[in-house]
Amino acid sequence: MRFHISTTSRLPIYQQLAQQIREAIARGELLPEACLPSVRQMSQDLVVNPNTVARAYTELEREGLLVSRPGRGIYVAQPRNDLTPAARDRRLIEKMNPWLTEAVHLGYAADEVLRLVAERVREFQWQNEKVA
Amino acid sequence: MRFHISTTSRLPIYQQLAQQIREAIARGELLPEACLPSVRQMSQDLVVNPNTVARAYTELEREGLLVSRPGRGIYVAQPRNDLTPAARDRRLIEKMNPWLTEAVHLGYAADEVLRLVAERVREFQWQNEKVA
Amino acid sequence: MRFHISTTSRLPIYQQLAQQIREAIARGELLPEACLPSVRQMSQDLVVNPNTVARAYTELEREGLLVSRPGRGIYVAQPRNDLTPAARDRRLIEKMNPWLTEAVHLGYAADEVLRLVAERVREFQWQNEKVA
Amino acid sequence: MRFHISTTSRLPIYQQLAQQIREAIARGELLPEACLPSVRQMSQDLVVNPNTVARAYTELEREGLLVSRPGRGIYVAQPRNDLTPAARDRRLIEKMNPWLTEAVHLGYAADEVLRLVAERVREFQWQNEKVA
DNA sequence: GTGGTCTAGACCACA
DNA sequence: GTGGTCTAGACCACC
Repeated sequence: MRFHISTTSRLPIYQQLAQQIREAIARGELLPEACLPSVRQMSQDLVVNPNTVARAYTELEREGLLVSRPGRGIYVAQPRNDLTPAARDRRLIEKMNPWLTEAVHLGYAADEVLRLVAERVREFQWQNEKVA
Repeated sequence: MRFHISTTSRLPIYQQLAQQIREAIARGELLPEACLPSVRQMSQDLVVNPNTVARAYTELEREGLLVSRPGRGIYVAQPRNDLTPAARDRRLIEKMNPWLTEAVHLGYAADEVLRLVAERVREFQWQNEKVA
Repeated sequence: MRFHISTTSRLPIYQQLAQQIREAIARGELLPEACLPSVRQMSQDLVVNPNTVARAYTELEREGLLVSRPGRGIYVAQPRNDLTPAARDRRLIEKMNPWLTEAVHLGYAADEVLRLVAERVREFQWQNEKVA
Repeated sequence: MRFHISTTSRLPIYQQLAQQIREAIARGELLPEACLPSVRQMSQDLVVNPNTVARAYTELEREGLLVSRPGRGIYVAQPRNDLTPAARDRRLIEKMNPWLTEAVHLGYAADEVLRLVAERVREFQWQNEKVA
C-alpha cells in the first residue's frame, strides 16, 4: 500500500491520509487484520510531521476502522455489524443530503445523478454482497 | 422557513446555516426571487451575531445561490449553469466520494446504494431538466 | 511584492488589496504555488486589521486564484478553466462594457481603442494559450 | 428613450440607470442638448423612489455628462475636450487594468481578447472619428 | 429600514 | 507559527 499527500491541496494533510486509508479499506486493498506502517515509518514515507500521521490514525480508530494494539502496531478492524438496517439507512441518507443538494445547484437532472452514481460505483470495484 | 443551529456541532455556525439554506433551495422550499430574512432578523431568531449570518449570506452569494440588493434585502437566485460538463462532474464526484466510501463501510451492496439514491432523488422536488 | 492601500479611495480596503494581488498574478509577478505573506505579516505591512487581509484572501480563494492551506500558508493557484465559453464571454463583456462607454466619452475612435488594448496586452506577460 | 431597471440585479438601482444613460449618450441616441425626463417623471416611469433618480442625475452631472438648468430641466452636456491626448490615454489605460486582469484569469489568450473587444466595438455602432 | 465594511480582540485547528 | 471562526460594536451606502 502506497499513500501520498498533495501539498497543493487545501485539505488538511491528516484528512487526506485518513480518506485514502478509508478508500483502501473500502476497496478491499487493505483487509481486516492487515497491519499498517508505524506512525514513524509513515511520517518518513510521506515526509510529514509524525503528529499529522498520528492524528489520521486516531481519527480512523475513533471511527472504528482501525484498532491499535499498543506495542504491536495498528491494524485494520473487523467490519462492524452492530447497526440495525434502519439505523444504517438513516445514517447513510443523512450524509447524502449535502452532495445531493450540490447536484441540484449544479443543474443536474435526476437521471444524470443516478447515471453518475452508477458509474462511480462500478469504478469502486464494489465487493459487498447484498446482506438483506 | 425555520432554521436552527447546533452549538455542539463541530461545523461552524455560518456553515450550518448556509447548508440549511442550500437544502431549502434545492428542495424547492425557497423559490427563486424569494426574499430571505434580513441579517438582523435572522441573527435575532438564531441568537447569533449578525456578522455570522452575514457571512453565511455572503458565502451563498459567492456561490451564486443568493443575490443581495443593498438597501432592499437578499434574494434567492437562479441555479448556476456556467460550468463545463467536466467541471460539473468533477465537483459532484469530489463530494460524492467520501459518501460512497461510507456506504461500503456500512456494508451496502451496489444496487442497494443505487436504490437509496433513487428513492431520495424522488423525494427532492427535482426541478432541473437535462441540459445536454 | 509590495502592496499599498489608499485610505482616501472609496474602494474598500480588502478590495484594493485583492485587486492588486489579482493584477500581480495576471502579470506573472506572482507565479502559481508562490506563497503570499501571512495574514498577520501583511496586516502589519499595510497597517490594517488582520481580518481585513483575511477577507481579501478569502475572496480570492473563492474566486479560485488562491488556495489556503491551514497551518501552512496561502498560495497562488492555477487559473480557472471550468467555465463554459459563453459564460466566460458574458463575464468579460460585463466588465468591459463600462470601460468602452468611457472610451466613447473621451472621444476615442474605434481603431484607437483597439490599438490601446493591443499595446497593453503586450505589456502583460500573457501566458495563456488559446484553448479552443 | 426608454430605460428600465432590473429589480433582480445586484447593482444599485441608481447605477443601473446612470450606466444606461451613459451608454445611450455614447451610442448617440441621446444627443448634446437633449432634454431628459424630470426626476418626478422618470421615477414614475421606472416605479422607483425619486431620490434614486435624482442620485443618478447628480452622479452624471458630476461626471460632466449632464448639465442641470434649474427650473428648466436636465440636459445632455457638450462633449468635453479639455484633456490632453496623454491625459486621455492615461485615464483610459488606468481603467483597463481590472477587466484585462479578469481576462487573464478567465484563461483568455491575447488574440481572443482583441477579437472580443473588436466585436463589442462593432456592436456599439461607434460614431467617433479619429481626432489625432 | 436594508446590506457592506472595518476594527479589536478572543479562541480553535493545523503543522 | 499558520489560517479559520466568532463576537461586539461602529460607521457608511442604499432605498
